[in-house]
Amino acid sequence: MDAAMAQRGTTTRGSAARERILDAASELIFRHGLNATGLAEVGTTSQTGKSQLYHYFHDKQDLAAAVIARQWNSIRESQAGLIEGMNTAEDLRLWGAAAIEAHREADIARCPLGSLAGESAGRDPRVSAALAKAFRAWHETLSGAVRRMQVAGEARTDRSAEELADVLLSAYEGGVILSSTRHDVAPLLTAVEAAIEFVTSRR
Amino acid sequence: MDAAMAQRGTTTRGSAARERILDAASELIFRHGLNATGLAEVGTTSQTGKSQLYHYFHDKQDLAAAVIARQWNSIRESQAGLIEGMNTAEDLRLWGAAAIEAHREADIARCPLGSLAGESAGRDPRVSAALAKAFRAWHETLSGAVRRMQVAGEARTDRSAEELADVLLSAYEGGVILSSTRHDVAPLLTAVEAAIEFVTSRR
DNA sequence: TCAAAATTGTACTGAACGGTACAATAAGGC
DNA sequence: GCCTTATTGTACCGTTCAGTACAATTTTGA
Repeated sequence: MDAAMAQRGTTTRGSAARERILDAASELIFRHGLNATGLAEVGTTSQTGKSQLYHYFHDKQDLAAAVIARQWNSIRESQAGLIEGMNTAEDLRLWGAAAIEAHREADIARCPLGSLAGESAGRDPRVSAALAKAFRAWHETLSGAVRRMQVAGEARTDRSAEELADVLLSAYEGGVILSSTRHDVAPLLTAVEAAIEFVTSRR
Repeated sequence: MDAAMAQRGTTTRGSAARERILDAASELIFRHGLNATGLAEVGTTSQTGKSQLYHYFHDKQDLAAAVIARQWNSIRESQAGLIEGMNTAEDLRLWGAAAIEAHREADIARCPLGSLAGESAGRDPRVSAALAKAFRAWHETLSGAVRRMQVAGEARTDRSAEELADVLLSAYEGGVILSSTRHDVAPLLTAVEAAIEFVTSRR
């Protein structure tokens, strides 16, 4: 029994099923959106059924909230190496390049968090809360990196690190939207590069 | 009979009904999103019924496409005065301030086009096509303004007017997303101000 | 081994929604 | 007035989907 996931009244087989559900739901929701993803589909894809689904999640909102948390974990892990040691402008450029490359590879213009934000913004309180939390965490992580750059003299200091992180995140999310409507990564590239240049320009 | 809307086989009463449907659908879709807006609801809100709806629109996608065109017209009209004569950095700042003020007043962080882009990106081809068209038009309008600013020496010229328009639009759309998750206009303000500063900085 | 608890399969319910059928009514043109 | 066309009301259909009921089965722990 894995002690880490040993929760009151849940076995390894159980949490394995839970994981499969979460995997399938994350992938399906990312690809087709929240509304377009049916729970039956999640069941078949994850080789489970609705009874498992409702055994481990209270309802669809609960599942969605868990998916959001998982997506943020994905983002964090994939960017951890790039963000943790971020100190220079070059590091930030590497981060931007990696983010864009991920989209180019997947050939899909969608942010696993941003698209959900557009889909269920305001409506659906539990989903909104989960999204707010994920974005807050993302923003804090980026702010920390920008602050280190500021200390190192690699980022402008006429704006707070929090504001500069907003600039970066906005450019990324907005760039994704433009790229999705235009079916072309170019606007995402342009927006992120511009934001990075803005953040790293001396003032 | 209004000659402007006199189309083959449709009377003034008919186009009035069509307008009411479009009004109601635009408002409902803007507030609640596309799939959360039922056609029955559109019918009751517009004081019509499904028979009218299907008389003037082929199906829900068709209605959505018409709504998108209408929203773009709204945006164009509300920004026309600010964009048409745009020549200086100050003009661009006024544009940004107006865009943000609209959100502050409405107390709602959503772009009538951007939220739809997030909701039905990729899926639903007719909606995507309508969105692509609207965003293209918006982008062209902004590009034109930026180009005039470049000629007047009020915008940087190390990037094309098209790229700078992408920077502005991305900042706006991304800022709206951040603002909606954070329930605060601040990130939108920060993002748009930064984009404007980027565009108008001399190089 | 054996009872309790956790896990899974299957079948179902009720509601919402997009879309259709069809008849009734209003308006316009001659 | 009358015929044609446009417009509107009402009732309905088929499907999809979130959520439930409940029994069967596996696993756990003593």
